[in-house]
Amino acid sequence: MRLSKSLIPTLKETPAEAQIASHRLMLRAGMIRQMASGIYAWLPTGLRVLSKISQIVREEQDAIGAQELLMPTIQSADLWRESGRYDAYGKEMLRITDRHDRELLYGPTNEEMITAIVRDSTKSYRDLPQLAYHIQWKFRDEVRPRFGVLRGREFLMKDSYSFDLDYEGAVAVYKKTMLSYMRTFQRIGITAIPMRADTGQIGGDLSHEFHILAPTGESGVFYDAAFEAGDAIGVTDVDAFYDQVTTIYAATDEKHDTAVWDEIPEDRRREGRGIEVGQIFYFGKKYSEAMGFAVTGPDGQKIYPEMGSYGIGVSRLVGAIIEARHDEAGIIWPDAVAPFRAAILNLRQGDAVTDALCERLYAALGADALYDDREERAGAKFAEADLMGHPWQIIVGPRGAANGQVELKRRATGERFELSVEEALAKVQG
RNA sequence: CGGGGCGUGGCGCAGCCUGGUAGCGCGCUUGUUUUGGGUACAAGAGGCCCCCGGUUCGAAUCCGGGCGCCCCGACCA
Repeated sequence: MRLSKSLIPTLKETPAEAQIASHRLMLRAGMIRQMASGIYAWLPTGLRVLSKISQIVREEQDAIGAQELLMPTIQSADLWRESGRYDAYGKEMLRITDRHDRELLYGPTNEEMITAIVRDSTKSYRDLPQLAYHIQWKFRDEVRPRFGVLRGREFLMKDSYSFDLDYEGAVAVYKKTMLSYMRTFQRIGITAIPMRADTGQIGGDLSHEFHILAPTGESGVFYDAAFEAGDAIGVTDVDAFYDQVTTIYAATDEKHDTAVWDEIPEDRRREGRGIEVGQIFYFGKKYSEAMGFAVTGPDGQKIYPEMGSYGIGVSRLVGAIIEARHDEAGIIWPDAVAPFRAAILNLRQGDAVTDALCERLYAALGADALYDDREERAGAKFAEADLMGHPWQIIVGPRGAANGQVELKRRATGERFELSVEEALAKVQG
């Protein structure tokens, strides 16, 4: 993308409403604009990040056999009356009526809907288990939206739902999902820690929250340093991984147990702050029974499926990643989710040599590069590249360009390399 | 939902107390300048002062009502 022609409205000064780092930086980097309290438009760079995160989430869901589908955002009130949650959910649910005065709602979650869909299309125990997910916009009418995208009212979430014949099956999916989540966060490039959690609105008796470590996190977290060295990607034994991950100590301040804490060797104790970016639940037959969903078993008896639901806050992750990775100058994107892998900074726009060199780099890098081809001072280009946080900056100035050299800067470390075009490309693409 | 604050060009703000019809910085446009860390000078463009009503000869300013947004707390993917 050529910056001179892009809709990337960066801001030199911070809008008054933004208090927290990720909110400030997302506005200043031109990723989002607020359209109403807790409701944001995602501009091109913001959307690119959202899409990259979604894609990683999608790949990891597919890898555990979850099937992607897409349910509507608007749901019928009647559906929620079946589970009894229409009255239970309270003011967080946005309720609307259509022209015929039919009661509808903008979905805050989809347990009822997926249960109805699976109920109406599976009749035999042979049709189970089922595991399905979608990545879809949700709406929860928060009393007090804040922190930008971290607590918006409209947010993008990956939610998946499982239906199993028995408890063992349900717990197996739960464990598999736990592993897939740890892989997902690791691939994104952040440390996430699973912690035992309450089940809240969803109900049930087994649940974990996933927290990203960030100094500005909303909850205090206590954990064993073993999490920092954890590797989920190479894991093949799901059960062993689950046992290991759930026995290492980790708790939010609400559930912190000082007795257990004191038994952990002192050099492994870590205290920090966390942002919740996901939660998984096993809740048994809560919805299948309430909504009359049973399949016929091998012996002709009804079996009410054991269910679970699993969420990752995709839009919240964008803010959470920034909270975890930024400095004075701006965002520091992990390679995997950066809107652009590299920025090409033309320090002398209009100079035949630097222009030609930049065009060559841009042609080689394609869509994953942002070419700063504006008529701007070098300083402005540096400042904006740091703000937007591209993992690599390829700096093309008249000094080096004359002998085919460019400067490559790594945003995360500040390292700089004087390289030939080929070497720079190899490094960026490698 | 309790408490506090704010609403004035795209962004950040001043002006309001002590009514006289709007100003500063940044950004934007044009020219010159500068050319490796948000350059300097000059000339421009751009405002229903959140909305409605009231007081007044006259309202951004005072009064009433409404709407929007932010912060703290309780609540939450």
